[in-house]
Amino acid sequence: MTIYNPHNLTEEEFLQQYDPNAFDRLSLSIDTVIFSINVDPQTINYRKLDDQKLAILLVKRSDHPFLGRWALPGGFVGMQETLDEAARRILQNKTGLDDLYMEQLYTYGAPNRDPRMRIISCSYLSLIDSSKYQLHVSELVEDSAWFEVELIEEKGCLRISNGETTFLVKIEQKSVRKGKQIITSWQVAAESKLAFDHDAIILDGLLRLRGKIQSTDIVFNLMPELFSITQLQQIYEIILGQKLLAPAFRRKIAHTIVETGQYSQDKGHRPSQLFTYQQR
Amino acid sequence: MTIYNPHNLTEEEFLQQYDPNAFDRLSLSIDTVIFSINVDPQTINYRKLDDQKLAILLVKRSDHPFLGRWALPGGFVGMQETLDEAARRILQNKTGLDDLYMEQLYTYGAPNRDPRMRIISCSYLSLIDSSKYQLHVSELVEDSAWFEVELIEEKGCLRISNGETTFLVKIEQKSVRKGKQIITSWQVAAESKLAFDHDAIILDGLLRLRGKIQSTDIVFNLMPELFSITQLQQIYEIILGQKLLAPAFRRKIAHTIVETGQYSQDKGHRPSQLFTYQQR
DNA sequence: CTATCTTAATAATATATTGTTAATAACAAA
DNA sequence: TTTGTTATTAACAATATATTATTAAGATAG
Repeated sequence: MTIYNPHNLTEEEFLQQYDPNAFDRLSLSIDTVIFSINVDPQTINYRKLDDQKLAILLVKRSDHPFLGRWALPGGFVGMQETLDEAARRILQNKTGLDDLYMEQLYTYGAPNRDPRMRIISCSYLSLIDSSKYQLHVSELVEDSAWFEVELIEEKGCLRISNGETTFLVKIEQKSVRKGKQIITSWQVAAESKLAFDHDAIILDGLLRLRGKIQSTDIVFNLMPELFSITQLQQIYEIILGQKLLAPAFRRKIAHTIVETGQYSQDKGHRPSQLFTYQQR
Repeated sequence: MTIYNPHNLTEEEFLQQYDPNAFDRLSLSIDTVIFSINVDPQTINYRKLDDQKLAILLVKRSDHPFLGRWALPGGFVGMQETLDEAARRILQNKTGLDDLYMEQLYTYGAPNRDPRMRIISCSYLSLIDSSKYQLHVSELVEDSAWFEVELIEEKGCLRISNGETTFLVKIEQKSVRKGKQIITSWQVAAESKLAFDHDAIILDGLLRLRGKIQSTDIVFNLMPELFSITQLQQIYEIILGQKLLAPAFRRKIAHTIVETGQYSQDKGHRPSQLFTYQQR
């Protein structure tokens, strides 16, 4: 009987005798949190801007587990794909769009998050601009739908609704000690009727979006080519969950946009100039 | 011959007949980027503060693949563990510490990142304060060592060195189109002598740290209980890679620290007051 | 013991950024 | 023409920032 000594093997020899079942194996899926802005077709001409809502794309599950429940669009990662490629493939499948804003969000791996077996979910955050929301809400795969999402802090709830179906996800602010700090953040507090842990993923996606619009330009991935400053401000207000003052807001975003000379039409008040995004 | 119809099955029945090999299976590992502050034992009394460096903990691989190369501390995720639990276990193993700051960093899944088989790596960022750096550098497992890390932008290189061994990781600023934006960030440009893709993980960890010290209090997880403002400022300068002006810095961090009335000793100049972190 | 070196800490000033209120502009509809 | 409504800018106050200069408090060399 010999004792295993790695130095008696070349790396090539090692790889030839390697048993892929030496360590536990599991499956890896991608779930995508796709945000857009729900512009009511009735009010598409910006007559009632207050009707703008943050929207998320969900699909109704057509197989076990969680048959018939609403879930995030997702799928398994192919053996020859990178994670980004898999996410892009799923986005292309569900939306028909290939050049979306996309970033890795978080990886979820609780042992029992999937009743079939140990399945890890790597989630992605993606943004679609509201003009394409209009286009693709009709072309969508059967059993896909945009749901409005709203984080209502004072009620401790995340409201997800498409008119027919409404999910009220109970949430709470949890404080966790991390080293020398106490970090407080919103967490899902009770099981909802969504599939898997997708309620938690949606919440994390919304919080990531909230964090990032303050320090980056990602909002413009939600905006159409032309937009008014008020429209843009309302998107910020929806995502941040608070009202902003117009003059301060204008100053802050002034650097990121340019005038087009075009104006909105057919309002009962002074028309607003339309701007477009310009990266510096 | 019957066509599969999920509605003919209850979820329980489905789970009983579920084939866990229906989808590709792979392994999941955790790799931890552990930062600390390297205080030279010779200068522990703050005589030469300029000797402070950002440090990272690496282990020398004792098995194939990449036998003998330096790598991030890591391990496979057990079947009954959450990802956080696995990361905490690995941190406890390597450092003997149980209450470290820790956050999930990013998940790496390129198909050939591991020569054995498809292994996904979920990485974690962790911070150890410099007083424990002193303590544990001696207690460390054999073949573990602290390496200084420095991102030298003007040379396009990430320098990782423990005195004996030095890795110069070539990096470049890459621009990628993400939706309507062009996002520019540092990427590893050429293979280094570190194991796996760990050079890229270290770079991402450093960039995450750089981003987060500007908007959060995580630096204090790198600081000892008592520290002078100049010391703190130098940590910021190391991580951000740029000099800061003292009065502005003092004002900015004033809210996060409190006076202790204690002063540093044995300097050739006015002693500095020692402060401590206080979360608000 | 005094002058000098060194870093700590704050004062003082200019400049820039924000928050807020108020005024004016431009349209539709009454 | 007046009124309602939203857009846009002006004006000012309040804060915050960057920068320079000054003072403080020790060690050390002579």
